[in-house]
Amino acid sequence: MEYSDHSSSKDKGSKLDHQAADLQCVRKENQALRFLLEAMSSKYSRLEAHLQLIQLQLRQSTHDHPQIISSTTTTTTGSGSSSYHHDKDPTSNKRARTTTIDHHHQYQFLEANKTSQFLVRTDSKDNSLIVKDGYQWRKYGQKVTKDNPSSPRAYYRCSMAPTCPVKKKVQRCMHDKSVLVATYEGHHNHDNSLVFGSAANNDITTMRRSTMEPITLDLTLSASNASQEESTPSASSCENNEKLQEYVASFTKDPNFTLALAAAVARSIKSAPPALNP
DNA sequence: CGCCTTTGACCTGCGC
DNA sequence: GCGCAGGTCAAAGGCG
Repeated sequence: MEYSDHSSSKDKGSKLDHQAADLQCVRKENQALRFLLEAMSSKYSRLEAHLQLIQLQLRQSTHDHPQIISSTTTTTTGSGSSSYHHDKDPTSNKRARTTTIDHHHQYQFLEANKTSQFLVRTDSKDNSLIVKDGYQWRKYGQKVTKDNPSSPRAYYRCSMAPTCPVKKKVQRCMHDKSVLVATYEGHHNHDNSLVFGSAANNDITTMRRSTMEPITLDLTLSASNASQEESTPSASSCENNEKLQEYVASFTKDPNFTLALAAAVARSIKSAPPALNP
């Protein structure tokens, strides 16, 4: 009996050691994610400032070249030929006067009301129009549109705050039923840590118009990876930090990658245990 | 019971 | 002025 008690205490000790090691791995992972998140936040701020500058320039150029600002993009859904906002007359329609900021990107911004568009890849068998983006939405309407009669467009309002003005339209891509096109209008007037739209089950991907090739990010720093890192001396954490910074620097040079990265970071954070969420 | 979805009706702006 | 199309409203019903 004594022997068994002794062995069980040994087991407990080893279990504790194992748990401590796991905890350390998770802490490392959490630190890395925080670092990435901070980098993303700063990059996002810079991009937003840059965007405002571009919009200002566009407005100024409107006086000289009115057609530029009123031209409607029909580039939205990745295939390059589909027409989510498909206006017969770009200059006259009240609804979708969009301006393309970046031709390699899916984000578009309304001239009057800031609007962003996300492409969400879902299971092609999944017929729901639900985009899990970290916010709560209340559906207030659904409409079959002329452009895409096979899949109705759903209208949502943010229900996290009664006064939140944000609206969302979700419709399946005409050419690729597995892709949802989510259009967000307005700004949330309440707090939510997941701004970019973290996909819990869906993969938010940015897609290159030219190739339709999705860029899917997996930022999971798995435990196996962490355990591999443990084989390296812990004294090299500074070096790892520098490497990490180099990684982040290379990531943040590409705005397209940055936005996709943000979605993946948010997804990764959301899927982490509650104790790890900052 | 509260929240959400569904769905038909209604409203609004635009083109002809 | 009329018709069309997108967007919104609101009653009814479902669900946890």
